[in-house]
Parts: sequence; structure tokens; C-alpha cells
Amino acid sequence: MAGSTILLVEDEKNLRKLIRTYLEREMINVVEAADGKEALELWEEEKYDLVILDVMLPEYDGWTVCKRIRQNSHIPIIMLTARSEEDDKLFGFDLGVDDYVTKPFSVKELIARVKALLKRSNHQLMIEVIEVGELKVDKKMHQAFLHDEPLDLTPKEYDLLLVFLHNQNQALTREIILDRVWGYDYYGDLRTVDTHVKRLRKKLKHMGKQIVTVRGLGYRFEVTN
Amino acid sequence: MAGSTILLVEDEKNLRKLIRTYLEREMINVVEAADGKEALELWEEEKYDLVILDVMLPEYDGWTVCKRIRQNSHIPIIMLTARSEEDDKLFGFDLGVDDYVTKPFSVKELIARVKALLKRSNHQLMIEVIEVGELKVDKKMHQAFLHDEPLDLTPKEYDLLLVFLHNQNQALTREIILDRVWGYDYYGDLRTVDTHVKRLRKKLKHMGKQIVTVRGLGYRFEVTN
DNA sequence: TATATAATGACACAGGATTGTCACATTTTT
DNA sequence: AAAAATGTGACAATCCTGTGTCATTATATA
Repeated sequence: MAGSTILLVEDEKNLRKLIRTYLEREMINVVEAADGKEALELWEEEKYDLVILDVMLPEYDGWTVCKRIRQNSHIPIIMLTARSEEDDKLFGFDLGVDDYVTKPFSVKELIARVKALLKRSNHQLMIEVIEVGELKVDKKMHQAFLHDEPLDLTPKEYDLLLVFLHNQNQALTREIILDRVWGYDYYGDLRTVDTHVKRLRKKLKHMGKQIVTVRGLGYRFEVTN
Repeated sequence: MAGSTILLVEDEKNLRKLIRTYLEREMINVVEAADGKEALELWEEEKYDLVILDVMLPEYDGWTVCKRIRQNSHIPIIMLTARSEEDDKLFGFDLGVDDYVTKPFSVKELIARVKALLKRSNHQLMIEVIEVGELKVDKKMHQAFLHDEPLDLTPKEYDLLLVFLHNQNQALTREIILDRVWGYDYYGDLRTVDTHVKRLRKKLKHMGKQIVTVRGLGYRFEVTN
């Protein structure tokens, strides 16, 4: 939390400085970028715990930067949107952003959301064993269990399962799944996801039903609390 | 969004008419003023959702009008500026201008910004869970619920429901609905909307009555607060 | 290194769900 | 009553997903 490093991408200097001041008051380190290009350069250079990203940016806009970051990281991203390009339809499909803050916003609110996300992701990383019903995954062991019986999953199946477990109850498009499991630079058939879902479902036995098909979109790992 | 009223202050008649045409295509009402004095008079008379304001105006210039409006309202203001000077913009941000469009501009861009600002003010799109009475939609899950029971909606039905929920109490023409759900480039029978409304109503059970027919126009999702 | 085994990605096909359209019924307006 | 607009059921075309299979690639084993 304190001691985290944030990449702050915002072209308006005064706003950037203001946010920086507030963040530093929370003992959070801030690296600033004034445009999309700079943001991506800084992104490659160092590791960050969270990104605050303005949508309207010179060079590359926020969506582009976001997409690029999402190609190899699940780091929390907060978008500062003044204009919402997404229409009704598109919005639900954009699953990469963790939170939105709409301009004009109170900096206090933004900071609150930053803290919430940092806490959450910190928490996520700590978790070494994920358990859902009879299903258990020990990340350190790199092994899944069903009824405490080791499950014989292939690497892709394991990765796929983890993506589902990390995004419980979230509808994921095939694109997103392909990105997360195969990597951003993978160029292949979307339907391949289907095949792997089929195989994973089979191995998960009755738990396979938790992987719900979201028709016209993709899949969702459903857990009933 | 649709149904909003905009005060358009621009002295050049042709440009004004052009902007008006585009805005009305979006179901936005337009009130025109040709100079600063008229603008302020109209401002006092009625309520608006947004103001488009040319900087160079007869009688009072745009800054004066802007200042005056800001004395009693936080309504979104878009300035049309001829110069794109940095200091001009900074000056404007002090006055509380929400967005700038620099002449010459494409009307489409202006419209996009208008829509963005209107959306921002009722930033419904950002909300991930929409709840109306017994009806609930979780956008991340991509799932609707009625009495907390999952609703089995087809993709089109889901999209249609979202459009209604994002435009509560707004009469929407079939054209608009077709645009939002099927995409602007879709070429098909307007009556198709009717069929899908029928199907959605049925699945929404008693809540189906909330989708009110606006004879001669289209439909409206009605909520009584 | 050669061989066997497993994993992977692509694809085609089947079956079912979804969709758009139309004709006709019903309602509302003139 | 006629005209106009909307509601509705039926149905064929289309879309989408599940699945089996196969060639290729990667990995493990001898």
C-alpha cells in the first residue's frame, strides 16, 4: 500500500501535479507521463503497482495504452474519462479496466479508489491457494485438486482455469481469454478457446458446469455464494 | 441523452443550422442564439442540459456569457474557439469550461463531444450494476436478474434491455433503438424492434409493463421513482 | 539420438438457439 | 367505419457452440 509505485498518465500538468501531491501524502511513489508514448516507454522500463490513465491523451490515447498494458499485465488500471467513447454495446465488452473515474472528479475520491485497488490486488497476490467448492488450486505447487485428488491438467488447461478463477463471475470474451492464456502476441483461431474449455470442463467433472457459456460473448466461471 | 436540450450560441447562421441538423438527428433539442445578449436572455428563460458557446460573438463575447452562466450553474459548456492557444484554454478552464473545439472542426467531432458530456452528466454507463425495482443487470457478469433469479436473455434481448436501462423514461424511436442495439450500419426492418420488445416484455414478466409503447414514436422504459 | 507419448491448434460438422421477417390479429386514431 | 400503428405467432435462415478428429509440435523416455 504505502511504498507502492503508480504510473500516472495525464497530459494536463496542473491536474497531474495535484494528484501527485495527494498520492505522495499517502506514501505512494508516483511516476508521471504526459502522453501515451511516454507512458508506454515508462511502462517498459519499470514495474508498477497501478496505472492511472487519462483517456484523452496526445500521441496515443488512453484506450490504446490500456490495451497495450493489458497485453502483458493484469495490473490495476483506473481510467479517467471525460468523454465516454463506448456506447451501450461496447462498454460491457471492455473488461480490462478495473475502475473508472469520470471528470471532473474529486481527487479525494480518486485516491480512495486507488487505495481500494491497491489493497485488493495486494490481497490477490498473497493468495496462494484458491478454493471454490470442491475445486482447489495451489499456485505454489502449480497443481489443481478436485475433492483433494490431484487433477491432471495440461499447462494450457491450468492457465485457463486460473484465468477463470481470477475472474469469477466475470464474463470473458474469447479475445480476452486468448490474451490472458496465450499472450497478446498470439495470433490464432478464437475457437481454439472453445476446444480448451471443452477439455477443461471434462476434467473438472461436475464442476465443469461452473464454466458457463455466455452466448454471443464468451465464457464465465460462475460461483454461487 | 436523447431528449436533452442544448443552447447553441453561434453567430454564423450557416454553421448554426448545420450543427442543429446534426444534433436533431440525435434526438437532441436545440435552442439557438445568435449573440451573447440573446444567449443570456434565453438562458434565464429555460433549463438546458448543455451549452455550446462560440468565443467570438456580437454584443457579449463567449467568455462573458460563460462567466455569467457559471454564476449559477455547473451545466456542461463547450467552447468553440478560433485560436487554439494554450493560454486561452487555461483561461477557460478557470472559468469552468468543460471542453473545447477549435475551429475549423468537424461537426461530427463536436457532436461526439456533446454526447460524451451529456453522458458524463448521467454517467450511467460507468455503473456496473443497474437496478430497477426487482430487475437487476450486472454488466460484468453480463447477466440480468429478476427477483435475483437469473434471466435467460438472448444477446439481442440483453442489449435491448441495457439500452432501455441506460435511457430510463426516455422515449426512443425505433431508429435509435436499431442504431444502439444493431449498430448504425444495420439495414433492416424497423418492425424487428417490435418483435424483440415483445420477446423482452414476455421474459420480464410483470416488469414487461415498464416498456411502454409510445404510439407514433417508439418505446420508453418507464420507471416511477 | 531415436522413439513414444502428450499437448496443441485448427477445422469441419451437427444440433440447437437465435434472429429477422412476414402475415394476420388487435388496438388506437381519425 | 376506415386507416394507421402496434402486438403476436410461426417459420425458415442464420448464427453459435459443442465436439470429434487429425496433423503438427513439444516433451518425455529409452
